[in-house]
Amino acid sequence: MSQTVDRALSILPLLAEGPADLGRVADRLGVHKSTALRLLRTLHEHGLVYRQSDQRYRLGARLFALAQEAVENLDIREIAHPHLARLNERCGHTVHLAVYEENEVLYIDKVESRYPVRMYSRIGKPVAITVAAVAKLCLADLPEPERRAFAEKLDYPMYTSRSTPNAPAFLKELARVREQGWATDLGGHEESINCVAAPIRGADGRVVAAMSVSAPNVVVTADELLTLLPLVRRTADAISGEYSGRTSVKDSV
Amino acid sequence: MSQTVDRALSILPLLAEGPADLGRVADRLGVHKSTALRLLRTLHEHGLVYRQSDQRYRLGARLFALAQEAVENLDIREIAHPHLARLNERCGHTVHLAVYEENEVLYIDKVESRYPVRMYSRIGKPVAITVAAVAKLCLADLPEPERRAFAEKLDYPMYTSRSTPNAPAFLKELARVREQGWATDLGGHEESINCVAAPIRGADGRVVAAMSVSAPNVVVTADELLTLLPLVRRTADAISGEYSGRTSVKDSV
DNA sequence: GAAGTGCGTTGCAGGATATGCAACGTTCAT
DNA sequence: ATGAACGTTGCATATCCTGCAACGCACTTC
Repeated sequence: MSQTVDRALSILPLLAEGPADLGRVADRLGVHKSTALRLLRTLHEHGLVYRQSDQRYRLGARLFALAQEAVENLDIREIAHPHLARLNERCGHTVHLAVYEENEVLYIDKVESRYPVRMYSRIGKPVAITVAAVAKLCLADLPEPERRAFAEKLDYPMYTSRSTPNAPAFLKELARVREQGWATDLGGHEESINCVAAPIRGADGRVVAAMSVSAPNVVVTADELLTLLPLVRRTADAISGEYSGRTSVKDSV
Repeated sequence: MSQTVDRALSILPLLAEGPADLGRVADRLGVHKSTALRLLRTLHEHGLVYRQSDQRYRLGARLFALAQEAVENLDIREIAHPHLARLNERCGHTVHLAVYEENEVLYIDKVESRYPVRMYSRIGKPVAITVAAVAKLCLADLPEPERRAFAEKLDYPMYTSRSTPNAPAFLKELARVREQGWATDLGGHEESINCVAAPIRGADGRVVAAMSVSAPNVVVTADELLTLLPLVRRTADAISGEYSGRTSVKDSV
């Protein structure tokens, strides 16, 4: 591993907390100011860091562009999107697409029905991994030892009284999800929000992504939402088929 | 400037084009495979690149999270958002917020009325700089020599017959925009889309951002859209006032 | 089935390259 | 006017990165 690059990259999460001046960056990195300066300059030339008018540094524009291109190049997302949109048209609720990557599950697409407000704020954001239905599906597919090790390392914040409380409960839930091939989150993240989710599988049968339908229970009860399960599963299967190359676009009902 | 970091960062835009294997990365960088490997490993440890199942590398998840945090920490965006939402409620059209940074103008917020589809796809994306109304406002505020130099360097793609054709025309338009304090894009980017935009200024009077209202002319004609100009300008001024009032967090505590 | 090809990976020696130091230029507050 | 805080520069040292060559592995070819 390269020390110089390592230090330079450590600056990014540091700046993500908010703008910082040279001294602060140098301190946090544990290097001399002149060293930090050269690293920041290099980051700056690549547009990853921006120098605002008060001379402090913050994350730069290129970062957005990169993240943008990255998300647009995900083929699962591209394949899934029309299916998600169609599902949204039929049921009217919010539809999510998420993938597992490097100890995180994150939303990579979303189609929402009513509220345009802050829609972007979730795309690319890690999900609440211990409670989200899509997270359960992705993690349930990990090999057993890895799954266990991972569950042990997690925090289990009690978002609501129905949040997953600890590792054993989580592992038990994952086992059930793995068994039944779908998952729910009934008020585990926000009291009034329920989700049903289904897995999307690659050609080898491994879960490559998961999709969900979410709705507040002022609109539909959890039971009513569950009646959508067959539709959600069919959609997920259609995406799986198309992604793994077996099926073409037509055979979704 | 640090060579090692420079090389490492050059990998990112390369991967943004699509997944690549080690050999390809090494070739494009002009370094030995073993060197590329070590750089990629370091990027990997920081989550900026991901190694997919076929062993090829692509951009990683942390990139999204970083971009996410970065955009959420922009104080202009935070201040402006409620104003944009309110404007959207009143007129029903798409509302954009954009900033100039390092030779690019990019959208940092958007409130859309009807079509939830692919909403995120524009946030963080560079705008069509030669035609977009918000771009004109940002660039018109640059000091004259810089503005001229910049205009000379640009490409002038003819998106439509009404796109800005070349540097002289662009500079002339910028001068007019600067004069009148607002800008339009009447079918310069997409034939049927019109925009009106107004600048947001900091305490020193410099343009720090620009906002616009866009609508397809099947919904409202360009003339009708122009009747919104006073409302747009009032909104922009309100944001300017609030922004320059408590510019940084420290002096408002 | 054996030999060949392409790919990622490892350890190492040499030297390019990053590092910390000390000194200077500014800006701002006292 | 004086001092402090901060960013910036040039430079000598040695650290850390580089390219090489060899290896393991998977997959293709004859």
